[in-house]
Amino acid sequence: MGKIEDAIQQKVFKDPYNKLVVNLLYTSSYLVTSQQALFKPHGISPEQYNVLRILRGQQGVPATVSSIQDRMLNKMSNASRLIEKLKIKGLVKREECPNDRRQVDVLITEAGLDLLNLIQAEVERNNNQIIHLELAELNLLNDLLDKMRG
Amino acid sequence: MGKIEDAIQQKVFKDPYNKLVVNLLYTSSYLVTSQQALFKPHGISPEQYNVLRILRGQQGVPATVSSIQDRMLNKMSNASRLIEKLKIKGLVKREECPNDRRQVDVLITEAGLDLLNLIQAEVERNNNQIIHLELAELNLLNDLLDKMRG
DNA sequence: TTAATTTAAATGTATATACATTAAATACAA
DNA sequence: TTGTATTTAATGTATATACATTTAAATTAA
Repeated sequence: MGKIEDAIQQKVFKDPYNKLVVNLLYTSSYLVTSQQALFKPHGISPEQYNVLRILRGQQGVPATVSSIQDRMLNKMSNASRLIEKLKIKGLVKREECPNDRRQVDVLITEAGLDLLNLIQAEVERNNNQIIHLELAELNLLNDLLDKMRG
Repeated sequence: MGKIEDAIQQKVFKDPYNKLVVNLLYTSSYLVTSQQALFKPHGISPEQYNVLRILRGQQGVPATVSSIQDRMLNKMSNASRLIEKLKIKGLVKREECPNDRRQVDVLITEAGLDLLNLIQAEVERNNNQIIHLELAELNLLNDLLDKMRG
């Protein structure tokens, strides 16, 4: 059993809110650590992977830097520099936005799509290995997280 | 409703595993952002706060750097340097471990305890504000996270 | 129109993190 | 004992993040 009390060797929590905060942060680190190991051979970070997926979801429609920023999982990360890193790797391309020259259109390249396809099977296998839940529990957990944030 | 689909503007997920990963990472960022804002006026980070709580939980018994590392929420963070930062702020003290001179005993100071007490009420109020769940749901969510990690 | 305001992205900079390496002490085997 | 391996913490270093500032373009007001 993976009880949080055992994982971080803390017997007692102030209240269940506090326990939940600790449990969520610990679980997030558990996921990120696993993702980092998975993505590392492919030369990208979890947040870079996330941005590539956002761009793939656009199905050819360009996304501006700020629209990507809004949809990133970590709101504090610097979309501009992250996209620059992806561009250096040839996974995205940047184009001047014709109707507003302040904005920059970002698109995923063929190489970016290829990388996502390559990684996808690994991600699915990994998710199955590290998430020990039935479908009903997965749905319940998703709903509770949504409700939690209000 | 705070559905993850709306929060990151993604209508459809590959499968519920994938949705859960995204939902957990997003929720973690939601919590950390809130914690950072809360702790910032007090000059500490969320992980520094966590280490102070670990040390308070020791009730005067010293903890070694590696035992703190093991119990940190983010396993990758550098306990040695983090403790150095807390020491500079006068919140912890380091002592040579008498029976094993490789190890370093770390203890929370009075100033560290005072800071925790000062912050505690703020943290509890904040948790109540940002976690929109009943007690039964809190317990269920904690149990699902524990089960998820296996 | 000009001038002020707002917006989008990039950049500067200090700190934090990821990860490898080092240095010192201890444990263990030959 | 001596030499090897292991353990603990610190340090080196490259990259990432947090956050403020800057630059350029578009919007709005005078």
